Amino acid sequence: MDQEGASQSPSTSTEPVRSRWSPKPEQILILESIFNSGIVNPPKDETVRIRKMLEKFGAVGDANVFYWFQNRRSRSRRRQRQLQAATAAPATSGGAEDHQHMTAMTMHQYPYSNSEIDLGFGSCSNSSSANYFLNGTSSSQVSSFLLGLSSSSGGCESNGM
Amino acid sequence: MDQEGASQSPSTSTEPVRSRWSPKPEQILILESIFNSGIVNPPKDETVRIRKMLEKFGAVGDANVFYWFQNRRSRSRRRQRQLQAATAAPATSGGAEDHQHMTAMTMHQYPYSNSEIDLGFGSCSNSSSANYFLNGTSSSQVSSFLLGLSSSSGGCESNGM
DNA sequence: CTAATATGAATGAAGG
DNA sequence: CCTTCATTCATATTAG
Repeated sequence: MDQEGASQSPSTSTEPVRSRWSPKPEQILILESIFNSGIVNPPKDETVRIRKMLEKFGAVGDANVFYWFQNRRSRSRRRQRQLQAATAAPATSGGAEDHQHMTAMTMHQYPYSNSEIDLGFGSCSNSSSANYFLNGTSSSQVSSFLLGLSSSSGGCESNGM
Repeated sequence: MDQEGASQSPSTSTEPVRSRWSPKPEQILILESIFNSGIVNPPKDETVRIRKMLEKFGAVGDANVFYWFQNRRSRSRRRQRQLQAATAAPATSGGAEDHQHMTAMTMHQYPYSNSEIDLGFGSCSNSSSANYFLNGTSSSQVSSFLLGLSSSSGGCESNGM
């Protein structure tokens, strides 16, 4: 059965190691057609519809569809710019990192001296984010800090539903 | 000035000139810890403090911290929603499944945790299924769809690939 | 088997 | 807060 685009090793488990989605020719054609039809940024409505359509040809998720369109857009634009690259000063254009426009922000939340620290959300992933491996350089300092604030951390809601 | 975040060799002048700030493992750990501790929306006061702490491990600005928390919040909320939706939905089985709320616009983002110890590629599989350009499998369906939307095709993109 | 390329996916930054 | 762009990473595929 054509479960995913990537046929790895359909042996033991039914989980083909969901690596990254591999759009099939048919799916690509559809996506390209839509893109070329003028739909470069399909709204949710359209995205779902497209996903449904693509699903018939192969497993695909809304995220995949959105990612596809997003990447497509970026690539197209970048390609155009790269091609058009000319008469432009290669100067670094200055890297002003001081765009802190944090005027007042909405930092009027959760009172520290109150019991409103009840987070509804909170990822249960601590060592996620990246595949970095502490080098032990200054990890000691981090550890110290962590040991100091280790307390609530009850953000992990294993919502069993 | 440029406040590059990724500073591999502070002495060497061969800085890869990172456009955007790349939080280091230690910084990420601290940020995540704070977030998980209940501080999901630190006020300016706290933001500055955090920045100070992070600065010791690498160049970082208040804006970076603010952005980080902002993105983190959105990501968490999205993940929670996606998780809830996925719990009930057996899913379309396949690649990524991200059902964002997408009110009426578009969706984005897709959190994923990859903690796999991969030794790199190493697949000795030489015979690949290969993807022929439409084998005529279900192209009929695709054609139907294409016939439905074929029109002006305002695609102003010369894709040569 | 290693290198380069293509593309999907993740994250930071900015706009609304 | 939500949406979107831009940059970067990771992996799959193809070439050498």
